[in-house]
Amino acid sequence: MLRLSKKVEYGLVALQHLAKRGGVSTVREISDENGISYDLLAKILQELKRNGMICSYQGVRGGYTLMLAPQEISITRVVDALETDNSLTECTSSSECCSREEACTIKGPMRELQTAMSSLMNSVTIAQLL
Amino acid sequence: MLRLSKKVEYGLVALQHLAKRGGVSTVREISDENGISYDLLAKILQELKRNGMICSYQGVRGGYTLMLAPQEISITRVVDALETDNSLTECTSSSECCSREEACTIKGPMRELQTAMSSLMNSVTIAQLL
DNA sequence: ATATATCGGACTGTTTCAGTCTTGTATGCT
DNA sequence: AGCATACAAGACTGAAACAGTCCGATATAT
Repeated sequence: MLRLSKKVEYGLVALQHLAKRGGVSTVREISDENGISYDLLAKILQELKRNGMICSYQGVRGGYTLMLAPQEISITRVVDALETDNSLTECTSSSECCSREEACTIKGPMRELQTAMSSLMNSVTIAQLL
Repeated sequence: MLRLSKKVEYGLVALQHLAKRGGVSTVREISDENGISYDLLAKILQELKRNGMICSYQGVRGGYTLMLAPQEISITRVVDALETDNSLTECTSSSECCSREEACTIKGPMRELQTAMSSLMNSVTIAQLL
C-alpha cells in the first residue's frame, strides 16, 4: 500500500508534540491528547530514545524531551528508527538478497528512484510539522 | 515497510519487457524470462489491461502489447492500477476517514509530502527502465 | 513507603500479501 | 469441426506484517 506504518505516524505526532511543548511530556499526556494507544506509543518512544532523538527521565515527574532541534529530525530518520526495512523494492534493499537477482532488470532505475525519495523525506523535518 | 508490492514490481518488469520487445508477448514468455509466477503475473497483466496501459489478444498466438508509449506510463500510474490505496498516511487518503480525525495534527504537512512523492513517481516512466 | 513513569518482552487478533488452483472463454491452426 | 493455445476471473490458502494489549520490572521524586 506504500504507506507509512502507524508507528511512524504516531512517532511523528509525538515528536511534534514534544517540539511544540518544549519541556518534558509523559507518554500518558501525549497519548491522551492525540488519541493514541498508550502502550503502543510507549514502545515507540522507547525506540526513538534508543535512536538518540529524545531522552527520558524515569520516576515521578519523569517523561521525555527532545534531544535534537526539530529541524535536525528528518522524516527519514524517524522512518529508519521505527521501520525494520525501508526500501522500495527487494532489489534496492541493502539487507536483503534479491530473490530474482540475476533476472532483476529494474534494479538500477529503482535505486535512483529510491535515492530521490529518500532525499525528499530527508528534506522534511519535525520543524515543518509545527 | 514503505515498500512497493510485488505486484507493482512485477508489473514494472512486465511493462519494461513489453516495451523492449515491441510486439506481442505472452504471459508465459514474460514469466519465464523474468522468474515470476505465471498465475500471479497473469492477474497483474489483466489489471494493467483494464487500466488501458496494455491490450490483449486471446487465443493461439495471442498475448499482450503496450497501448501507450513507454514515456507515457509513469510509475504512479502503475502503482495506482495495482495497489488498492496509495497514501502515506490514513489522513492523506481520499478514500478513508481518518480515525483520529479531529486530533490529527500532521495532516497538512503530510499532504504536501504526499504530493511531492507522487510527482516524483510521476516523473519516472517505463522509458527510464529501458 | 508509595505513587508515578519509563523499560522491555511476550502475546494476540486482524489484515495484507504472495502465490496457487480451478473453471471458463476466445481464437488461430490443421 | 476439433484441438491446442492463451487470456479472463474469481476463490482459496499459508505466511508475514501490523496494530494493539498485557504483564512484570526498574527507577525516582515526594
